[in-house]
This record gives sequence, C-alpha cells and structure tokens, in this order.
Amino acid sequence: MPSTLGFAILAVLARGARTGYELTAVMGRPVGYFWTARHSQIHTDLQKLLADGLVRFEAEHGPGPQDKKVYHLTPEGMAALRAWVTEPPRARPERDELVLKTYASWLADPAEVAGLFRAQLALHEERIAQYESQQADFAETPSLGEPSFGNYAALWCGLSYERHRADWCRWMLARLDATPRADGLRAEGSSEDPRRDTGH
Amino acid sequence: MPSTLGFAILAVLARGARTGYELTAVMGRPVGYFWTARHSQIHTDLQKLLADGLVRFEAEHGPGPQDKKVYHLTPEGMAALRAWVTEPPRARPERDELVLKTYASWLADPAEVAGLFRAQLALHEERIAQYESQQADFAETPSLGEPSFGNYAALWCGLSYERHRADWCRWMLARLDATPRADGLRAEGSSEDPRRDTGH
DNA sequence: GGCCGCTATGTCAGAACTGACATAGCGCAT
DNA sequence: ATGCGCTATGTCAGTTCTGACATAGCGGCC
Repeated sequence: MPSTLGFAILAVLARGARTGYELTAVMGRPVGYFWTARHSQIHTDLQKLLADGLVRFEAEHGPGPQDKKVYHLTPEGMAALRAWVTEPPRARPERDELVLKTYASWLADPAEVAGLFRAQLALHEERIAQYESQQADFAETPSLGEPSFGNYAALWCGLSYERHRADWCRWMLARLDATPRADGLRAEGSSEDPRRDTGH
Repeated sequence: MPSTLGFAILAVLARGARTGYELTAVMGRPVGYFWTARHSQIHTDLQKLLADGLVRFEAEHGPGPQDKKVYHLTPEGMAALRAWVTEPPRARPERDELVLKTYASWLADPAEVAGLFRAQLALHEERIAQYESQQADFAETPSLGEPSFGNYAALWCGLSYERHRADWCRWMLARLDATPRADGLRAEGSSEDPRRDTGH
C-alpha cells in the first residue's frame, strides 16, 4: 500500500498526466495547503508507485541529463485511489508548535509573547484575504462529480481554519496586551470565551 | 538545539519533576492534544537533553531492571525553554489526510463520502463535549503568570479548532446528503459559505 | 559574454518518529 | 496459582521526510 504522499500523488494524477517537476509545483501551491512534499520525496514515492504498477510514464527528451517523464495513472492506480478515498483517515497526531509555545507562555514576558501572536495574526489575515479572492474566482459552488469540487471543499476548510486561527490570536492578544509588563492592570472585559455566538 | 519534542519535554518539566514514564502519560493527554510522542522517542530525546545539560535526574530504585529516574530542569534548560517560547515557530507543513481525501472525493460515491464525514463529525462532537467540560472546570480564566494559563489557552484553541472542524463536516454533509446517488437532486439552499456570520 | 532562473532529473546523509521487542516487580482479581 | 495491568526502563529496525548536493540545456537580462 502506498504512503499517504503516494495517494496525494495519485490524487493529482487523477486530474491529468504530470511530470515529477510539475507534481512538485502542485504540492507547493494548491495541494500544499493540506499536504506538502519536496521533490526528493516525490521522486522516491513515484519510484514506489511505478514498482507497484499504479502509475506509468511516457518519456520525452527534456532538458538535463535524463529524459522528461510524463506520469499517468494506470487502471490499478485509479482503483487504489478510489478505494482509499472512502476509507477512514488514520488519526495523524496533532503537532502544533504555536500551541506548545502557548502552553509554556506563562514563563515569558507577555509583551514578547504578544509580538509572536501579532506576527501570526498578520500571517493568517493575509491568507484569509488570499483564500477569499480564490473563493471569489468560483462563479458558483462546483457540483460533486467535478474535480473542482475537491478544490472548493478544501478551500472552504482552509478558510474556516484560518479564521478560527485568527480568532484565537485575537483572543490571546486581548489577554496579553491588557497586561503590558509588571503593573497591576487586569484584562477584564476583552474577547469572550468561544461559546457559540453564531446562534443555534 | 533540542528538537521540538525536546522543548515539549522541557515545557512539561518546567511545571515539576517527572519520570520518563510520567512524561509519556502527559504526552498522551494534556500535551498530546497538540504534541504527541511515544515513550521510545521520549527516552531518546531525554538522553539528548541530558547530554546537553538541559535536564538532570535523581535516581530512585523502582520496579524493573533499571533505576527509576526523576528528571528536572537545570538552569540552562529553563533558560533554553524561555528563549524558545518567544521565537517564531518554524512553519510546520500542513498535513491533513481528510482534506486530501476531500480533494479526491469527486471520484467516489457521495453516499460513501458522507459516511466518512458522519464518522468524523461524531468524533469532533465528542471532543467538543469533552473540552467544554474541561473548560467548565476552570472557575475563572487563569492569569498570565500561572502555568494553568497555558492549559487554558491551549484548551481554548482546541475547542475553537474542533468547532471549525465540525462546521466543515456539516457543510460537507449538507452537499453530500442532498445528492444520494445518481438522480438529479441538487443541493441548493443548504449550509452557506463561511462568510463571517458572527457579525463584526 | 556571463550569470541567473526555469525546466527537469536524481542521490544521499541524517533527523524524527513508529511499532515491536525485551525485562521485571507489585498488587489485584478470578 | 495464574494471569493481567500498571509502573518503569530501554533497544532496534524500518519509514518518512528534510536539506544539500549533483547535472544540464535553454532563454533572457545586463
């Protein structure tokens, strides 16, 4: 069975044939929002998929010492991908360095921690703007059978995630900024607990 | 410089001395929500921290062939941890198998994909209930200088994340359930885009 | 004429992590 | 009395991934 990256590669190839280089580019931008890989890893996994008969390639002579290889799915590859899609995901361990830093933030100067969160917030706000403009590029929500439905649904998730993250940064900043250094100021009526405010 | 897990260990030890076994337990529950590790990895990293002089231990005779070792921070370890807290986190690549599956979901039967999301939603709703009860255990929001501020802030983030995730599952299910199999039913006025509905 | 960036392929050492194996006393339940 | 689970330590093979190294043609800029 391929690794998860293997399935990511198959998922991209299901939308059309690509070279390893092009796969690397796709892993950098659209797919990279939820699964990244360097070209070295992609080449390694492509060898494995090839050995398992899930992909094949057409060689063309390209730049550099080697031939350019345009990969495409085999029927077996498509079948493996289809079977994988509806299998429950293996629970990947959450690994979130910012939350870990927050867990230890009681040790640090609040003003410095606030700097950290201001930088993070700016980053998230930038991504929100970027995702929103990408969402606006869809004339209407794609329907289920089209490949672009996958893009749209992933984008929706990414946007929702960035907003959650930005909200958290703002909540942290409200606590942090209210206590500048060592004087007795209290953060009282700042941002509230995340008790559902969308009304249901 | 220690690995991120190394700092996670330091962050736990900053709250009190622990054995490797106890660290494993903590990595399973409170810290495990944002940074997990198996005991094998913890023992390996503990050796490195020991070699770097960031932790030391007191040996007591415990069960099993080896002595029980109670680890605590050295002043150097505390300094390293304090310095790390306010450094910007290295951008960890997003790796989200469910979103990857969603990206390829146009290939699968919507009814089966819906099953996947129903299971995920149930999981998130369970965690929300769990986190909410944990949040209720805090009489009031801890103040910045206390260790429990770190716990509270991490919990706030976790709760917000689970709600975002549950929202996304519900949005997906609204699209998925409206198109049972192959007949021409359209999902029209279901759940809307994540355009800010909290009003600000 | 030379350098940079883009296309395009690959290798390799080392870090980080998982899952299985290995050892052993103590207390509790059947 | 036997076996299970908890405490407690550790090793090791194998997987996944990163970052650096290596090669090379083609087109554009200065």
